[in-house]
This record gives sequence, structure tokens and C-alpha cells, in this order.
Amino acid sequence: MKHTSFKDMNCSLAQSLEIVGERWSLLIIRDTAFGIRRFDHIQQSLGIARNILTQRLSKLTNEGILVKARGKAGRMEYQLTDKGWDLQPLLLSLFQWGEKYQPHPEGERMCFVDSTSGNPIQPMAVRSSDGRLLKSADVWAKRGPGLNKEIVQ
Amino acid sequence: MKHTSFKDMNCSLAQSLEIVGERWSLLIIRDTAFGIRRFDHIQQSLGIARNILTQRLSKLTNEGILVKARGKAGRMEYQLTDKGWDLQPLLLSLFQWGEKYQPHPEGERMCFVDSTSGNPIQPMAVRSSDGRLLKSADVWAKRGPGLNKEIVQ
DNA sequence: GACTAATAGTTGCATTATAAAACTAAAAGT
DNA sequence: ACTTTTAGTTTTATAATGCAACTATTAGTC
Repeated sequence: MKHTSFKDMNCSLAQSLEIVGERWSLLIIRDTAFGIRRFDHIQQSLGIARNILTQRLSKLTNEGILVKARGKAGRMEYQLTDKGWDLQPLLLSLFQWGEKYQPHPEGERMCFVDSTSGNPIQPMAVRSSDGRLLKSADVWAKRGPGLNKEIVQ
Repeated sequence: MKHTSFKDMNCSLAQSLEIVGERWSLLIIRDTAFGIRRFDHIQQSLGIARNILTQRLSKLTNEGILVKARGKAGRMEYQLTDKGWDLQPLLLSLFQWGEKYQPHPEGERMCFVDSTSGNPIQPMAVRSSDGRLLKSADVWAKRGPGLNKEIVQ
């Protein structure tokens, strides 16, 4: 392997990146979330090589992020599981950061809204247990039982 | 390995991934956020090859996520900029997802707390403008002026 | 029911990013 | 003046990526 595995790192971030932290994975997950669920459609949407797409889809399926199933049209499609949908905060954080720092000259590319009211959602942010918005400097990391070393953010 | 660039994709997610969506980048950003800021320290912390680390650090510096500066000890160090700290929601989303789906047998690896109260922060979640927690199915994507095609999440 | 087209991949080969190790120049410490 | 640490660079190999062509299965049409 020319890629070093992150599996031995005892860090939940590294564990997540081992599964989802690869060039195409989150774009595939984005497509399935947007309703692009069939092999050829994803391939055309992303311009990804077909063999690489095969590899990524089977990895995401093995990890329980996608399930392969026969869709309404009778064709196979890849659907997000609950585990996959749980990546939504991550996806939206990436969308919003990209929109903030690499904006399109003509304005916002996509706007995410609450389906009931139609109003835009709030920016992804860190909140205290009593609901206050926290600045990055106000978030500290404490070791838990699964870890040994003391770390401070 | 050749890599297709995401820069031509008119998608803020793809733009973000072009900068930050690479195996090591977010781990480097994690380290700098945790106070591991010097070349050798990052290299030992991650086990990353030195030439790759050089490449990543200069990319992250060129993108304005890190700045290279002389630290208190007189040594060079890489510090997060505001743009870099704005990735915190993304990092915490990844941490929490990894903790949920790849937990450590002995319990939570890290606990992020509000520095003033010491209480754990809330799980990263999507909220409507009036503060309600939204389920993934309740979030819709609308095209903005920077985009042409209609997409629904 | 045979023929055609679309779908969902697989195979083989060329390219290049990654990795590992050894090497180097500059600064810091003694 | 000497050694050590730091922050990289250089060199070589290997494996992941990308591309194009090919294949097997399913769906639609006459």
C-alpha cells in the first residue's frame, strides 16, 4: 500500500477520514443526497473514472453508508443509509466554508432551506449545552476514557 | 496516481474538497488546532512522510489556512488563520461522526467542552432560522444566482 | 421471440502522487 | 569550535489513479 492507513490512529477524526476522507467519496455522497443514485449518472455527474467509481461505491456500501437496491425505475441505485445521512452536518459545513471563502462571482451557488418554512438554515456552528454560540477559542478538548494523552484545543 | 482537479466543478463542496479534502490536510489542521505546530512535531504525530508534509504545509499556507511564523521558542511554527479556525464545525462534525460509528471499546476518545462552563458542547446539527433542529429530510437545496441547474436534496 | 440499446460494470495499460530513506543547510545549544 | 536540533530536499520504488476499450446483463422495441 502506498497510502498509509489511519486505522491505527486512536482518533475519531482519523477514523472518519479513513472512510470518508478521500477525494471522491463526499462528492458521491453529495450526489446520492441530491437524488443522483445510478452508476452512470454519478459517473457523468462527477467525471470520475468508472473503475474508481466501482471501488468507491463498494467501499461506501461495505461501510454501511450506501445500500445498493433496485429503484422505482427497475434499475439499481445507491441509496444513503441513516449512517450516510448523518454526514449532513459535515457536508453542510463544507458547503458553507466553500461558499464563504471560494464564492462564485455571481453570488451564492446553493441555498439550503428548511422545507417547512422555506427559510435558509442557520450557518453550521458550535453551541454550548445551554445554546450559546461558541467561538473556536472557547472550545476545549478533554481526554475521554478511550484516550490516554492530554490534549487542549 | 494522477488526480483530476475539482476546480472546474461549480460547487462549493467541490471547491472546499479541492483545498481540504485530501488524506492528510485535515489531520494537519487538527494538529495545529491542538497546539502541535512545528514541522518535526507534526511529522512525528502523524507519521507522514517529510516531503509530503512539506507539500501539504505549503499548500495550506498558500490557501491562507495556515501561516508560518516564528513562535515563542524561536522556532518556526504553523498557526491557524481565521480561515483555518472556520473549519472547526467541519472538524467537530467529523469527530462526532467517527465517535458515533467507530467508537473506542473503552469509551469516548475526546470530549469537547465549553471553556467557560466545562460542559460538553452540543452535537453538530442543522437548525432552522428560528432554531428548530432539522432532520436531514427537512433540508432542501435551492439554486442560487451562482448556479444554473435545479437540485433538490 | 429476436434484435437493439442501455446499463453496470471489468480489464489492461500509462501516468503520477505517495512513501521511505538518506542526505543537507541553517540555526541553536554547549 | 563543536555537536545537536530543526526544517526541510533529493532520490528511488511502488501503488493508486485515470483512460479507453471491452463485456455481461437487463430492458425496451418490432
